[in-house]
Amino acid sequence: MRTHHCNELRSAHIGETATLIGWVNTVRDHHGVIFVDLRDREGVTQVVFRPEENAAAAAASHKLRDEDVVQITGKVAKRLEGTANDKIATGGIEIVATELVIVNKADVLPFQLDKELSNEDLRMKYRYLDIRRPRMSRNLRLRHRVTKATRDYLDEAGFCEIETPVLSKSTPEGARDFLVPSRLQPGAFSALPQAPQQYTQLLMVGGIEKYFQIAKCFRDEDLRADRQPEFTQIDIEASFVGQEDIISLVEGLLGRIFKEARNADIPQTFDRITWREAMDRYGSDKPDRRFGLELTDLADTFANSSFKVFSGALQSGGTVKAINAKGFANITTGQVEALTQIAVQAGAKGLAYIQVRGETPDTWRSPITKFLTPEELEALKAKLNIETGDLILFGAGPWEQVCEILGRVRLACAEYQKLLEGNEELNFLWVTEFPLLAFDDEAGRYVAVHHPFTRPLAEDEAKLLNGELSTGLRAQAYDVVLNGHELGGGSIRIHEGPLQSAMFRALGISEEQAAEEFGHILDAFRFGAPPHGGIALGLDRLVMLICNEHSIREVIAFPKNNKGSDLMSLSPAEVDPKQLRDLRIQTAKKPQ
RNA sequence: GGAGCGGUAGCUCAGUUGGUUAGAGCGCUGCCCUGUCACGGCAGAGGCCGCGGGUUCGAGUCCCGUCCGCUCCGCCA
Repeated sequence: MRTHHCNELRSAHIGETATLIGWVNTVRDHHGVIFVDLRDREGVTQVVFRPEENAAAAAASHKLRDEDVVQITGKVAKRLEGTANDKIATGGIEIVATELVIVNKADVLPFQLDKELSNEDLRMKYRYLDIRRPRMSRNLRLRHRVTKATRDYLDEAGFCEIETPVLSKSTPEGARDFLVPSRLQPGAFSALPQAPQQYTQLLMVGGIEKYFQIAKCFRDEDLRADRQPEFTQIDIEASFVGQEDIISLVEGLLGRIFKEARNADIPQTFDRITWREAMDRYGSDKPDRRFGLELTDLADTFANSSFKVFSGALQSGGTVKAINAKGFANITTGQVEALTQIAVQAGAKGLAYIQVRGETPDTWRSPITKFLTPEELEALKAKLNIETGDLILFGAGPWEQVCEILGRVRLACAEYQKLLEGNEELNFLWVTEFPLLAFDDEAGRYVAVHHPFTRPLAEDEAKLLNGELSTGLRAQAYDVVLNGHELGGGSIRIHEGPLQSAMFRALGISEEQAAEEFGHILDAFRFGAPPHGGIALGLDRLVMLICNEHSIREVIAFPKNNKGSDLMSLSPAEVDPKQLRDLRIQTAKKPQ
């Protein structure tokens, strides 16, 4: 078989006999002399066929087509003077073929591997060919570097990789489950795990102390560029730790990953801000801090304004905020409309703005300046550092909503202004002190912001126990953010029965229901559960960012399309009626 | 569930205010070529313009519907 791969032979090998095997990358047939670029996963080596070396092989080489698998034996030779190719690492040499074995002919491919391909259907249908392309091959091998670095780092830190069940119990909280019907117990169902988290807590009760898993997780929700129904998490849980321990562990882990996968040195510690500050300044719980455009609070300026949109919002307990998009006064009408639409989608009634055309307010273009007093305009100018050419965008209303609206407007402005073009920065950030509870208007009750096992901040613990509920309660929950993407999130967990019961009560889960759904957890907490906490990092997103890709599909070997289908194997699909009979499932006809 | 963008040759795309026989590059097939590396040259094949309906003398182009893909919102503890 092969003696070398296709990115191995150099001038030092000249004179040796070598056997290579791989795919025909290109054929350049000059009739008398034929060049074949032979490719394997490592690279490309030029092979030259000459009739005088082996007439039969040279004759056969005329028939070679792209992507045939061939084995070639020949002498490594220095290329003729002036014909070296410095674009490839093997460009100084070539193989003068004395033997050609056509291992497997290839049909004409449905697309060219060396050209960009925009037809996603076709890529997915022939994913095995797509993977042959350098981009996908590089991404998948880089993904391996990341999981390898993860395992090495966590192993060295004393963590133990343990598999948790894929067939597990469906839980009502959280995302929609993928259900698996039980044959042995007709009418009963398992679910595929949305996260291993409940089992990992039980591993802590089991005394494992340091656990991790590179775990497949499943959520039956709509897809996005960064969301697939099955995805992978780096799941970590540890006992006798606090938030600081998890944070420094993850900082070290990401340092190792970026070093080994991308040879990048990232900060040893990341900046931290609280959730409240993140919302207040950036209008997002995963702020992209590679650019400014921060939100400025204008409560002082408009508390008593005669402009009711602003003063009314403040008087009813809300807020008024603005961002100054420096130098964006030349925004197009279409962009104003688009920004307004973004704001409205986020719950705004409209989007007030000022296009700053000159020094003095009379030169400003705006639908609202006519309602503002000269003093208010002066105060604005000072507070927002307004200069000619700026664009000011306002939000007024309930605090969290205003933050979210301007947060989205902020991102859109950055995109329009191309603030991130060519930016190679890796901006890591911890967001801490997430709220413990959010109020779900539809359900008419509180829901867990993270999950129902999240521990409140020590100073808010008594309130939870006493049932003094509010969205102001904070959790020992933290997210790690990279360039505006949530890389992962975790929390210190509740490990005592009474506190856990209080949490269930807060969420409107009855004692009976808690016993039924989570009885095993409450049981476990009775037998000496250690304090513990953990985090889960989204592996697909992490690798996507390391690969500079814009969709996690580019770093998953066989992903699903927008409708959740595998276009290669055509799954999901109808099944044999016998299988359904075994499962006591009566109908599975697609609604038409 | 909603919004936006797209669907023309195997692939990537162009196609003007509706107007003869729908184009280009790459790929493919055949022939020529002994130093190319995006080889070159000559010739050729290849189209339900996503699908259905409508307007019109005439539709790739306009209108309605529908399917598919992508992106976003909702949703994703």
